[in-house]
Amino acid sequence: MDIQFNQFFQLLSDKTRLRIVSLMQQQGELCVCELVHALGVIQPKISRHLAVLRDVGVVIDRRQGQWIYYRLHPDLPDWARRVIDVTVGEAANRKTYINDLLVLAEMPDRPGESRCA
Amino acid sequence: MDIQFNQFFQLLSDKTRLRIVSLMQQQGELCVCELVHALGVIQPKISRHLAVLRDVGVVIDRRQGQWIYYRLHPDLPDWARRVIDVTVGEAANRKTYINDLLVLAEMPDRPGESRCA
DNA sequence: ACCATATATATGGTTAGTCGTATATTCTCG
DNA sequence: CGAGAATATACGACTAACCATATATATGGT
Repeated sequence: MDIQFNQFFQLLSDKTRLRIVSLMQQQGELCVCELVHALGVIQPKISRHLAVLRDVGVVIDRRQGQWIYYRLHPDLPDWARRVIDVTVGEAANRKTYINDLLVLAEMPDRPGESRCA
Repeated sequence: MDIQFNQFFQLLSDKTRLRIVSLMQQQGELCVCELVHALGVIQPKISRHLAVLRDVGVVIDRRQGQWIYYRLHPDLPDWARRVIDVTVGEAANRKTYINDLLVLAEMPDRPGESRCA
């Protein structure tokens, strides 16, 4: 997999996508409805941004029943992963991103909740 | 100085700006004509991109005689500096960026050449 | 087979980014 | 002060990005 610098940074230049990537880096796999809830953003908008991220290879999706789970691409180039790590590290201090995590944590009836098995 | 994530990444989403930032990270201060030469890009385009970088606070300029030197802002936030470092580290393997350095090194009559003092 | 839920895509409008060309500004030197 | 070099900005055109709304697709349950 090969990602161009400018293409990659263009992805991170959108607030919504940054919040998505940040959440995923911290939470691993998330389904669309979890992102919709956590960010408080309408579903088509989330889906569109996920599609963009997927097309470039930054995330991959996996269907499980009615839900589609997305996560950061496991084979992300090292430099890209590091850029994300640095960014999310800093984001941990910022209101918006802190809040997204909180709202997600408080989401009722999260699918896959029974993951606890 | 405070830079928003998305704003910062938007800057890095342009190839020309990436090449500028990369060169500066490796070479320190550069004047406009050096960038014009190294990248092989017309002057107004370089100037415009430099202005954008300056407005956001990623670079600062300094006039010295007829030349204006630009360099990465010394007070760049830590995360931003790290993102640049990671990126430039990877860029060191890529043709375009390697070539920019080469062409710059071979530039005749570089201003400030007499820096050797 | 039908309905509800989850997700994706299409459409049209609006804004933001980029570009090349042309022109203005600022300096140096004579 | 005038000419030339270095740099900046203005302008109009073009393209890409983003958005909300509406609609399509896929899945699970009854």
